[in-house]
Amino acid sequence: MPRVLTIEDDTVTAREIVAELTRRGLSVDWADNGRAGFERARDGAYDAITLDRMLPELDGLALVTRLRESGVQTPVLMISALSDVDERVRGLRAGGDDYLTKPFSPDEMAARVEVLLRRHGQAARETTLRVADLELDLIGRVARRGGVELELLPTEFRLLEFLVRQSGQVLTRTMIFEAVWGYHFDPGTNVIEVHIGRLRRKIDPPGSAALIRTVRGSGYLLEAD
Amino acid sequence: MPRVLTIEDDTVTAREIVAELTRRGLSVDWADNGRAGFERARDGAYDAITLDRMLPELDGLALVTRLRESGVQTPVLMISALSDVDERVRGLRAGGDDYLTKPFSPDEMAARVEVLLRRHGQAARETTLRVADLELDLIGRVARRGGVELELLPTEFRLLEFLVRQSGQVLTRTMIFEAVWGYHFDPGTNVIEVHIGRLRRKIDPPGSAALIRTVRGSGYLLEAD
DNA sequence: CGCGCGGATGAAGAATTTTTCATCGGGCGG
DNA sequence: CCGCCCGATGAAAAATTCTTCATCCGCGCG
Repeated sequence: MPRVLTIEDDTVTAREIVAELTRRGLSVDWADNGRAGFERARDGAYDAITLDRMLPELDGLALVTRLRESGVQTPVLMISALSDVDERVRGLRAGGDDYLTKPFSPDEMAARVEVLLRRHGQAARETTLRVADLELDLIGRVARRGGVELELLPTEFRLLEFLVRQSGQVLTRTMIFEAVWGYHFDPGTNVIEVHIGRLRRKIDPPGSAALIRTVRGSGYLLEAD
Repeated sequence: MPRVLTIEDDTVTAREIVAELTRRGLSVDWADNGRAGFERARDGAYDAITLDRMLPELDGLALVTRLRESGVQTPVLMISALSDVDERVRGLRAGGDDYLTKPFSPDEMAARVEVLLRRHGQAARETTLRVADLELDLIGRVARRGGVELELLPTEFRLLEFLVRQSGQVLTRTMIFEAVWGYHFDPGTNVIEVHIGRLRRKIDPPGSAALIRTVRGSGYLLEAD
C-alpha cells in the first residue's frame, strides 16, 4: 500500500486530507508542524507528501528546499491558501511537484496525489523488467522468478535480459551473439546452447512453466505475457 | 536541450506557449490538431507535452488515454478552458500529469512544464551516479571518466559504486567489506588495498586528479564535488 | 633524522566463470 | 517408421577474475 505523509498544521484540513486519501486505499501519516514533517519526510520512505505552504516552525517552502538538498526525491504536492501566480511559481520552483490552492476539492486533491504516485512508481519501474512472474532488477543485477531470487552468472543475466527485452520475438543466434557477446559473427561453437541450458535449469525450478522456447531452425523465444 | 511538444489548435495560445518555453531554453514543436499531435507524441521522443483539452479531430482527453495505452510515458500538462473540478479530475485520471486552466500565466505554465521535465529527468538519472567527471551507468554497468569508458572488473565496479554513493565520507574497511563483499567481519587480508590499487590505476589515467584519497588509520574517501 | 606502522604493489595461486568438445536425444521430413 | 539434423547435456579445458602473500614505500611521530 502506498504511503503518504501529510504535513499540515490545521487540524480540520488535515483530517479532511487524511480521510480522503485513506478512503482511496492509501496509508497516511500526519505531521502537524514543519520540523517534525521534515524529519519524517527525510527518514520515512514515503511515496508522496502533501505539504501545507504555511507552517509553524519550518515553512513549507523552506521544507521542500531542504528536502531536495538532502537528496530526498519524494514527490510533493504543495497546498496553500496563497493563490497568486508568483506564489505558485515559487512553490514549484522550490522543488514542489504540484501546487493546489485552498479551498480545494478533496476529489481533485486525491487525483493529484494519485498522479504523483503513478508517475513516481513508473519511473522507478524503468529499472526493472518483467515478463510473467519473472523480474529483472537491472540495477541490483538480480533476477527473481515468482519472488524468489535466482543465482545467475553475469553472462546468464545478460542473456536473460536480452531475451526479456525482446520477449515475444524469436531471437536468432546471430542476434544473440551480437547482443550478449558483442560478436558480429557466429563462432561456430555451441556456447549459446550451453548458456540457454543453464539458464533454463535455473529459471524454471520445478512447477513453473518453461519460459524459454526453442524455435527449431531459427533460435529462441521468451513468451510475452 | 529538452524537447517539448505543444498540442494546441488555437494559434494565439500556441504562439504564447511556444514563445515562453523557447525563451526558457526549451526546444518546442507545435502540432495544431489531435491526430497530428498524437502521432508526433508517439514517435517523437519528447521530454514533455502540453496538451489542449479541446481539440479538433482527436480530443485531448482521448489523446492522453491512447498515448498511455501505447506505452508512451512522456509527462503531459493538460491545458483547458474548462475549470470545473470534475473536468480537472477527469484530465488527471486519464493519464495527465498536471492540469492548468485558461487563462493562465505564462510564468506558471512554464514552471509547471519545468517541474515535469525535472521529475522526468531525475527518474531517468537515478540509473546514473556522478561525481566530478566520473560517471557510473548502473544499468549498463559501465563507468566513464571524462566521457571515456573504463574497463572495470565486477568487484571493482561494485567498490567504486559504493565509494561514489557515499562520496565525501570516509569509508572504513569494515564498511567496505560489508557493502562490497557482504562480509560482516574483517578477513585479515589486504583484498581491499589490492582492489583500491587496481581501481586507482584504472580511473586515474594520466592527467586527471586522483579521486580516491587514503585516510591513514581510517579508510578511504572519494571526494564529493 | 631515523624508525615503525599502515598502506601500496607485483606476482603467484586459488576460485570462479566461460567455452569447448564429445556424446546423446528427439522432432520432423521423407 | 527410419534416419538425419538440430539442439541438449555433462564434463573437462581454458580463460578470467579474485585473493593471498611477500615485499616495498613513505608518512608522521619521537
